[in-house]
Amino acid sequence: MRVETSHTLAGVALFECLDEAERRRLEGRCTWRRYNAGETVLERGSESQEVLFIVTGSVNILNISLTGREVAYARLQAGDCFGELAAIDTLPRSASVVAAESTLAAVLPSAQFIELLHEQPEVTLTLLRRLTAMVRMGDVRIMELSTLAATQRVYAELLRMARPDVAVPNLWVIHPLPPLREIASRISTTRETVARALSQLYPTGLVRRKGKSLYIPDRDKLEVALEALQREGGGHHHI
Amino acid sequence: MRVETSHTLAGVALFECLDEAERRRLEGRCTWRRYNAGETVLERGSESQEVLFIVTGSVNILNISLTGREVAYARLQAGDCFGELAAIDTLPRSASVVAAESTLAAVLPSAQFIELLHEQPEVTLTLLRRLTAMVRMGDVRIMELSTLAATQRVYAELLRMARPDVAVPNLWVIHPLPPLREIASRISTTRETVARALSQLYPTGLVRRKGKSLYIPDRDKLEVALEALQREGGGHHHI
DNA sequence: TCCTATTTGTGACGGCCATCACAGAATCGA
DNA sequence: TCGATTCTGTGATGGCCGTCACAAATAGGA
Repeated sequence: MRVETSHTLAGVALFECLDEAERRRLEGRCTWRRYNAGETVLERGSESQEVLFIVTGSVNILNISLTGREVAYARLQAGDCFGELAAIDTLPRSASVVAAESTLAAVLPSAQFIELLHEQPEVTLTLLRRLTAMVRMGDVRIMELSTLAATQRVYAELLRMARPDVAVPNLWVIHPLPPLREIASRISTTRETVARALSQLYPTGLVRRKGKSLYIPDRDKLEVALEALQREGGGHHHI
Repeated sequence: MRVETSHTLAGVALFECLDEAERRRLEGRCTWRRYNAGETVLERGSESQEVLFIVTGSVNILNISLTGREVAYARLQAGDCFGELAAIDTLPRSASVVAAESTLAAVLPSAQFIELLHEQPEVTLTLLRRLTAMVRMGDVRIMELSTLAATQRVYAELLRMARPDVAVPNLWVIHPLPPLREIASRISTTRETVARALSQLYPTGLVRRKGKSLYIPDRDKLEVALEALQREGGGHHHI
């Protein structure tokens, strides 16, 4: 029995369209790396161009500003890939990547990746859809940063994070609720502002917190509350 | 002689890799539309999925917030294409497009576009690079919105808009300088703030305005001034 | 279990900048 | 040439929220 039977690309979304033989061939061309939680996987500005695939674990895509502030772009999980931008355009890394937990990743050299794109049009089209989704998400975020005040962005982020409860219909849950600091970095504000937004929200009953779970009993009402803030705006400020 | 000899895709960057026969075939599948300045080409949220190519003229990609604020994403010119996102993922339009001047565009149905991607891998790879550039630009903008104060974003946008002067070496120019309102919408602030930033900049000699041109005698110094603002930050505020 | 590190809640303060207002300049048609 | 529209500059005002500070709560190890 092998030491690591988990060295497989079977769960990688980008390769779903490949048959097993092709997948095996790719696996042979990958190197495999394990990262501890908090370890830096890629550094913004560096010149490497490998593409990485998360086999197990998860990573945060983020940047740190000159003043030390953290801006989070995305959280990727098993099956996701990253590092494809530099492989495609050969420019320096646009963001840093930090392991959020112990993570096993497959590392494919950029030349192999480009070759794959030439040989497997289906992979290229899947990648195209992925990049399209990234562009759209970026546009949404720019729009939110430009037009919503910090408190409203908190509401919006809660709505985004919420998932339908497995048991109770119409109940939405965020579980586990990440540290407020992390939420703050996703919407470019401070943990204090997130805390205050929640404190303001609890009395209304729109959200309820129990341990590491945040419950949203009526998603529509929360959406309405967000739009209401939008219209009145408190009267002033923020574009 | 034909009425419009300019009905050609020859200048479209995405099709540079195609031979003339293939290009002609594509031209036959396009319909051609002319838009007046200010006319809406695409509406955010609409369900159309054609891909458009600018033959002559230029367009603004933008969105309007609920409160009527304009957020500009990009300005596209002859040779550029837009509308590809919806064609790729069949989702509603992510942004509106407005003609900035009288514009002639070739319109390709999404089915033909997808077929093209399957038949011409080179086109697909070019598109991949284009999307990659869009993702990177979005990331930069998110970072700026998250970490720079409005005044600093004005400096950064000036640096971005500047082009080397054709005559004098080391002189950079912005020509024509667009209305401040337009600059403001690109960096999500108000025209007043842009005006104040410029007024603050003129006395330093870092920029000089003459008619519709803005001159930047020493680009490096302006960059340093931006970074200086960054560090001291005036002491407070903005993430 | 206790002890420590992390997370969370909240008050006080102050600066940035959106907003409003208006005057002067520049641009454009007719 | 002259109105009308758009653009630009600047002052005054006020509120959002980033920053600092500190206490309480929670989580995690040994």
